[in-house]
Amino acid sequence: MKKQTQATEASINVFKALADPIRLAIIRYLRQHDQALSCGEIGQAMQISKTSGSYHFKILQEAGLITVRKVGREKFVKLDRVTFDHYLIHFWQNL
Amino acid sequence: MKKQTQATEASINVFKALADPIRLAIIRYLRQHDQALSCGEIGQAMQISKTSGSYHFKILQEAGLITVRKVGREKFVKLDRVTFDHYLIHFWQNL
DNA sequence: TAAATAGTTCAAAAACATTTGAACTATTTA
DNA sequence: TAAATAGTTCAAATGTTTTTGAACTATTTA
Repeated sequence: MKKQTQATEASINVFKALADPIRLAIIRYLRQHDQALSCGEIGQAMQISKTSGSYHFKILQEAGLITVRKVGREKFVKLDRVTFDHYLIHFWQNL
Repeated sequence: MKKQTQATEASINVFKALADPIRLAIIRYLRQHDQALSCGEIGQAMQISKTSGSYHFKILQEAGLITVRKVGREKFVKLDRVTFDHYLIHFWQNL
């Protein structure tokens, strides 16, 4: 893979994060519930292992598509609309 | 990978197609030139081999992001805005 | 304090994506 | 018709992503 500008690298991370059925299902689930949810609850709803959940939440977070807040031993996750808007809604402006 | 609905499978193909620096550069190049261009010209501009070009154009085409028209021995390619709009601009509506 | 719960890390395995070069088809030009 | 050009196909090699289970940390509850 070639060397990229910062801007391109960030886009690539966003599109990679969106390019997976589990992660898209997580996004859909968060959208439907319209609030922060714990990783555990989402993982159960997706029927994936804790390890796999941890991996996918990390990818989403590093892409900037979710924000994470730790409360006690749980982590609550919610969609970051700013990132979605930037890379999707305003795709052409930011390409 | 899990079994998916048709709708999800199509989204995945679109986001996978966008999740690559060469393909994003092709899209950017087509955007800048704002017209159908031949695979050869684009491939040269991207400095990739014919084989690699052929591979990337197929991915873009199968995702519906470009349309292709053969003229003589060349293939001309242009962006399909309908697909971009559907999956990016109207992301939330179609999720 | 011990046990339970939520999530992470690690390395190995499995699955998938991309690049490469050679051989190919189709079309145009000399 | 022969040579050149545009693009495709194939299989092998390489690179990247995802899954797995075991061992781990941090926090809460009994």
